Amino acid sequence: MGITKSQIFTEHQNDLAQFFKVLGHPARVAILQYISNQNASICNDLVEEIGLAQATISQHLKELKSIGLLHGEVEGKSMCYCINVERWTDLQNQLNTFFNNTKSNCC
Amino acid sequence: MGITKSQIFTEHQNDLAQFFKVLGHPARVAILQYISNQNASICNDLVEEIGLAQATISQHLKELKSIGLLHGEVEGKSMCYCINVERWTDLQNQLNTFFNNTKSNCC
DNA sequence: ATTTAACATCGTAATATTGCAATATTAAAA
DNA sequence: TTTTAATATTGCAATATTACGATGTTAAAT
Repeated sequence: MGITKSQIFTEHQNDLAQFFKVLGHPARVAILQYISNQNASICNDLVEEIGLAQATISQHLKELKSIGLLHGEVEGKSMCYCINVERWTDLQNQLNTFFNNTKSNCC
Repeated sequence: MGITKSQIFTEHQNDLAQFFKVLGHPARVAILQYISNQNASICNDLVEEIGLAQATISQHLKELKSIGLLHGEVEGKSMCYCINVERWTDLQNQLNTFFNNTKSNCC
C-alpha cells in the first residue's frame, strides 16, 4: 500500500522513526555536513556544492526544517541556513537513549 | 523520479543515510524494542505483538538483517531473532561521530 | 507419508518519495 | 518601476516503499 500504519505504534516510536527517516537520505546528510563545515550556508551554495536542482535542495531543506534541525534567516535576497544546535543535541540524546535501551544479548 | 542519485554522494554519506533509512519506520523501531525486551524473539510473537501481517513483519526483519542489525537462528520450525550487539554498538558509535562532527553554531 | 506450524518469497495494489522544469514570490539593484 | 537574483512552490513523471494475500519451503508432529 505504501502507507505506514502509524496508529498501531506509540507516539514515541513514530517520532523516533520520523527523525531517522528525515536523516535517511544522502542529500540531507550532505546538507548537514556542508552547513556544519561552513558554519552556515545559503541555499545557492548547496545547489552548486551538492549538484541537485535548486527545487530539489529546497525540498530537502524543508524536510530538515520540519523536524526543527535547521532554521533559516532571511539575509537580503538569500536565506542563511544553519543547524539548530539545541535541537541537534536533543536529538542526539534521544537516539542514544534508544540505542542504550535497546541493547541486548541473545541466542 | 523516486530514485536517489547515490552517485553524487560519498560512500560514507550513502551508508549513513542507509542506516537512518532502515531505522526510519516505526515497525522496525518497535521490532528492535520488542526483541530487546524479550532478549530474543520468534517471528510469530512479533506478528501478534505488533499487529501487522506475517509477510509484512518478515519483510521488515529482512531490512534490519540487511544492515547487520539482526541475526536469526533456526530453532526447529521457528526462527529466533536477536540483535547483533557488536553491530548495534558500532552503529551507535558511527551515528555519534556524525552528530559530534556536525554540530555548529551560526547566524 | 501426511499434516501442521512457522517463516520466506512472490505478485500486486496503494501510497510515498525523489527529482526537476516551470512558475511564483520576495527583496535588493539599477 | 523594471530588472535581477535567490529561494519557494506547484505539478508532474519515474521509482520506491508499505502492506497483504497467496503460495513456497522446511522441519517437527502425527
